[in-house]
Amino acid sequence: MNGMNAQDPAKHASMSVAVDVLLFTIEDGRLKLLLIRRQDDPFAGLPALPGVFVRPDETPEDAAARAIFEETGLTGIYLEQLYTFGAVDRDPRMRIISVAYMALVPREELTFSAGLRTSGAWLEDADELLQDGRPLAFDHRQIIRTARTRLAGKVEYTDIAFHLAGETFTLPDLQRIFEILLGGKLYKANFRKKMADRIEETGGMAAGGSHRPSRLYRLKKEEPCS
Amino acid sequence: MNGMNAQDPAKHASMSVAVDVLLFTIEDGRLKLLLIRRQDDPFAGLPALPGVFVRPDETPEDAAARAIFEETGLTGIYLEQLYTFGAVDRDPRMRIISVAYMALVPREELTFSAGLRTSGAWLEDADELLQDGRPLAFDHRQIIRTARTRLAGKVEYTDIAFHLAGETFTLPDLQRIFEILLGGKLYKANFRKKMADRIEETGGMAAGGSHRPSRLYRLKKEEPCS
DNA sequence: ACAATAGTGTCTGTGAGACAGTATCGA
DNA sequence: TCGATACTGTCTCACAGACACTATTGT
Repeated sequence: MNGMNAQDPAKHASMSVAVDVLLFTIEDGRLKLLLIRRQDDPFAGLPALPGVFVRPDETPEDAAARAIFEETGLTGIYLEQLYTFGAVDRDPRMRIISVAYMALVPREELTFSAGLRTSGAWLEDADELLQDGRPLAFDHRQIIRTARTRLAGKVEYTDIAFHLAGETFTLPDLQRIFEILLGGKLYKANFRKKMADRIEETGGMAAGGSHRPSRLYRLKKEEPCS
Repeated sequence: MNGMNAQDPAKHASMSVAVDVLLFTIEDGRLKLLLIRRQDDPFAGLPALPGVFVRPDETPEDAAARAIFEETGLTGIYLEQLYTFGAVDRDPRMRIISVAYMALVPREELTFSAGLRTSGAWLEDADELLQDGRPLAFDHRQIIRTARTRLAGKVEYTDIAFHLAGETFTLPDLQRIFEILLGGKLYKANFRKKMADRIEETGGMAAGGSHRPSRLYRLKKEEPCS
């Protein structure tokens, strides 16, 4: 790609390009991550992130979506490129560059009856995973740590948290999601004020417990209205 | 990298992995980007970002550093992974995945007498480059746009701007850098208050024009002191 | 009536934005 | 003394944090 030092790419040693997917969801008040068990030899038997090799006719993002579909049967969920990991020895077999993607999905869309049926994938608490000295395949522990940090950082100034909620949600639920991602408690009144201009009421109410029901909201699409 | 669908990577079509480097600096009150002229055929003659193919024994970050060294003779400058571009047709010859890196360097460290001597690289105004319909090789226009946006975004909550200043700097100079990256004027008094806890005086003064000289500062390393 | 959670009004401190002023250099 | 730029004090307003209060459901 260089002028002075340009060479025919065909003359270069090629390498395999893979994608690893970090599919996050929220369940039981915790941030969970989809893991699979490796069948084949490097790190066989260990938990790992789902991943596939990028095919010649697809983009890395396509490959990430395919990996998600193969494990869960889901399509069209939120995907965001995380980082590209390229340590020389990250795969003991050969040189592999991996582009990591984060996927965020509301728990209710993850139906274990469909795609998870055969894949054998499961959800695990992301933060516990990082605290334990739990063995993971490849450099996946580092990848997860990178993703967890990014997630916490981007909550403040982006809409990522909303991808973990459904199309409509209650403010108490949304607050719980923010608290989980940030790792601390928030004050109800202030949180609601901060959210006020980003959401709009649907008119519906959430059924549920033996207490006052909460209103349903949806994310407001910010039309720059000036 | 997948459990159920794991395959021997050797059986997969490999692809070339390249890095492209966006070396930014500030000159004459503008944000400038290092460009080269392509010699070889796809897009020969067009301006392009410096880049190299990733060798089997180096990381993408190593490759980016090498690309910078080959064009400028510089080592040890600030590097940050930007994004990985993998459109299927981004190189007409063959499939190439490119990991883009941003490099930030103070103008005074870029000596055109040394490395730039033979390389034929030059600096160009980054914002003008994006406004003009100027032809650029490959998808480099999109890469530059991505970098410009990221740069503006990260000024607010990181220390990147300081990498464009030297080891020591004056507050007026630092303010100019922030203004260039953000694309707007800032108020002197407020800017200084915001910077106050991130910088410390060196004791030195900047020589210069026929007016009051300004104090020199350096970036304070935040020791979490609680 | 009570438990439990949803939702609101308001005080306070911090910090950004805006402006007006003072300080220090060379000529 | 003057032009030019460095640097500072302070007012205002918006907003985050913190707390106390009211509202509405099921039992």
